[in-house]
Amino acid sequence: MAANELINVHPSLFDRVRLGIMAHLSLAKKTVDFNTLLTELELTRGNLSTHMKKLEDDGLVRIDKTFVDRKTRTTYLCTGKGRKEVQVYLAAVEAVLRSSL
Amino acid sequence: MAANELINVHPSLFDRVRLGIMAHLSLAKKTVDFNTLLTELELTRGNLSTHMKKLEDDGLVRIDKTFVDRKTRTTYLCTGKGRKEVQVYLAAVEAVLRSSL
DNA sequence: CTTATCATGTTTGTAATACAAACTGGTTTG
DNA sequence: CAAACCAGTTTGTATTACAAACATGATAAG
Repeated sequence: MAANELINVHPSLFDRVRLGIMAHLSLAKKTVDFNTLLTELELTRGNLSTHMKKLEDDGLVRIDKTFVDRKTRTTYLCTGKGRKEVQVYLAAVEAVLRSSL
Repeated sequence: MAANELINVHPSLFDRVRLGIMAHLSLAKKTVDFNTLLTELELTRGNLSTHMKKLEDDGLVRIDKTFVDRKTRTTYLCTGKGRKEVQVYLAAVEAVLRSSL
């Protein structure tokens, strides 16, 4: 049953905000900083912060902290695992929805 | 930005179980009964019941109750709106897929 | 120097919700 | 009649998405 391919999808990607974040990072193929994600995805800082922490805990994203002009600068990078899980997600959804056309 | 097409997606479809249900009903193109969904999607009765209620409240599904052999029989049908929202979901995910290649 | 303001995130309190256990209403079996 | 069964529904709980409040340090004002 095609619908059951959904059980292979990483649970963290089954959230619209986190999927948006991962799509963004996966597309960028380079580091993206906190404030860029904040404005492009229109989130509050608290919300973004907790989502990124979860994505890091899951190993989908790597967090890097540096100082720029004496201010903290947090950047994020999609890991190989993260990219793979995004592909799994897309493949599963396509399989499910193609069959329902 | 392709990732933002995700904001058009109906929130109820952003749940793996409900997406599975909608894919199933959309594929069937006819009514599907409670117990069929139960076994095919491997859910508990309580869980399925509440998901179906939510989908009905959102107008994505129509619930119909009849009697067969003096026993209740609940069947579900994908509405036009439901089918449309599944297409919106598909379009958004495809947009994300294309941009991240 | 002291106080205020801004910048960058993090922690915490709350409201929403996914899930299964317990319940309901009715039927069949012993 | 009682016990088991069928078809769902309601309820209690544990998780979690979110924003408000907080923390930390830099710059500006007085």
